[in-house]
Amino acid sequence: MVVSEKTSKSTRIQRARREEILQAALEEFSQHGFRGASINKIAKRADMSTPRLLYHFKDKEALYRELLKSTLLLWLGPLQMLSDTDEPIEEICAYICRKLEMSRKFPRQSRLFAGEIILGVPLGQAEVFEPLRATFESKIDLLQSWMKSGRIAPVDPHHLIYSIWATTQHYADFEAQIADLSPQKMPGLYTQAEGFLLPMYRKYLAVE
Amino acid sequence: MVVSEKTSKSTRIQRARREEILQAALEEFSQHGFRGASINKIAKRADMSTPRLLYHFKDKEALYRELLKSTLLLWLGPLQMLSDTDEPIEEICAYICRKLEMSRKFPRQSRLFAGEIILGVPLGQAEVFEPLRATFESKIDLLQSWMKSGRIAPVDPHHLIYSIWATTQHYADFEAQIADLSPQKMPGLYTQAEGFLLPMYRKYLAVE
DNA sequence: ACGATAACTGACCACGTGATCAAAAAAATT
DNA sequence: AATTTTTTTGATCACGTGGTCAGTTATCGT
Repeated sequence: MVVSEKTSKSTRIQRARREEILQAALEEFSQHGFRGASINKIAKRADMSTPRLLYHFKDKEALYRELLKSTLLLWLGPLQMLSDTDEPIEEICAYICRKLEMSRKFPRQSRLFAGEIILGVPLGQAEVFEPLRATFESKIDLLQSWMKSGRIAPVDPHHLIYSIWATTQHYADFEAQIADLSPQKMPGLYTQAEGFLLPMYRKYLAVE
Repeated sequence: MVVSEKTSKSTRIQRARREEILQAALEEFSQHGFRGASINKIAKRADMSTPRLLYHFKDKEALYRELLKSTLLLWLGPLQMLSDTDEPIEEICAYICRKLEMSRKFPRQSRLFAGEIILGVPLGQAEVFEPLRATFESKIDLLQSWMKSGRIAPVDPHHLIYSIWATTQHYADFEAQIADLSPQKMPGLYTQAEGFLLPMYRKYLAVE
C-alpha cells in the first residue's frame, strides 16, 4: 500500500487497452467531431465491446478530453521549441517547417484539433487550452524583443503567429480540398508549400 | 399552365419556410457538423415540428446539401471577382480584403464550409464542389499570366491561393481560439489582420 | 362559395445512442 | 493452490435519432 504507487496506478494491460482505444477514437472523433462520433463505432474500430471500452474510460467525454489533451501537447511542441537566437528569421522558418511536418505526419490530430475549435464543444476550453495560452504569450514576448532589437521587421506578432498557424495547418485540415484542386499529389505538396511559405516570411520579416 | 412558371414552382409560403429552416440549419450544422447535427433540433430552432420541416426538405441530407450549395456560392463570390488588370497586386489585395470581410460578416457560413471539408462528409464532393474547381483553375491561369508578363513575382499560384484562403478564413473558423488569445476584441481584429496581411503579400508579390 | 391542392399535425416506427450492472472469466497476489 | 483483484461479457435500459403516414386544417384559384 505504498502511497506513491497506489494513487496513479496503471496496469500494463490498462495502458495497452487505453492506447488501442485512443487510436480508434482519434480516427472517429477527427472524422465526425465530438457530437457526431459514436463510442459504439469507436469500440468496433478498436475491436471490442462498448462496455469494455467504458470500463477503461468512464464516458464519452472523458475519452474525448484525454485524446484532446495529448493532441494539444503534440500540437504545442513545435511552438515551445521556438527560442532566442541571433538569427530569428531562420528560427521562425524552422518553426514553420516543424509545423508543416506536423501537418504531414499527423493530419488526423490536426483535424481533431481544428474540429474542436471550429465546432465549439463546450468542454473545459479554459482547462484544456490553458497550456497553450501561457506558451503563446511567452512567444509573443520573444517576437517583440526581436523586433525591438531590430532583428526582424516590426509586424504584429499575434497575427504573425496566426498566419503561420493558418498556412501550415491548412494543408492537413483542408487536405481533401487541396488534394482535389492540386495537380501535384500529396507528398510533394509539402515540399512545394515550404518553397512557397519560407520565402514569403523571409521577405516580410527581413529588416531594412 | 405557363411552362416557365410551372416547372420550378415555389409558393410564397414555401420560400418563406425554407428560408427559416435554412437559417436554423446553418446554425446547427455549423456548430456540430453533418452527423452531429439533429433535424429535430433544427426544427426546434425554426420553431416548428420535425414533420413540418421534413415536408419542406425531404431528408437531412437534402437540407444539408442545399445549405452547402448556397454557402459555396457565397464563398466563391470574392474569387470570381478577381479579374485582369494592370495592377494585379492591388487586385489581389482587394481579393484578400473581400475574403476578410466574408469572414467577418459570415463566420457561420465559413465554419460550415470548413467543417464540410475537414470532416469528410461523403456527399457529392464532385457535385457540390464542381463550380469551385472551374473558377479556381481559371484564376490560376490568370495568376500565371501575370507572372509570365512580369507584373507579379513568380511564385506558385496554387499555394498563393491556398495561403490566402488559409489566412483569411482562419479568423472566422478559429474565432474561438483567436478571441481567447488576442488582447484586441473581435471587430478591430479584422482591421489588424488587414494591416498585417496586405503588406506581406505586397512585399512577396512585388516584382524586382 | 366551393373544390382542389398545399400545408401541417400527432401518433408512431425501427434503430442507434450513451450508459449501467450483475455475473463470469482472467490475472495477479499471497 | 487459494484468494483477491482486475478485466470482460451479455443483457438491458431510457432516450434521441431520422423518418413515415393517415388524417386534418389552411390556402388558393375559380
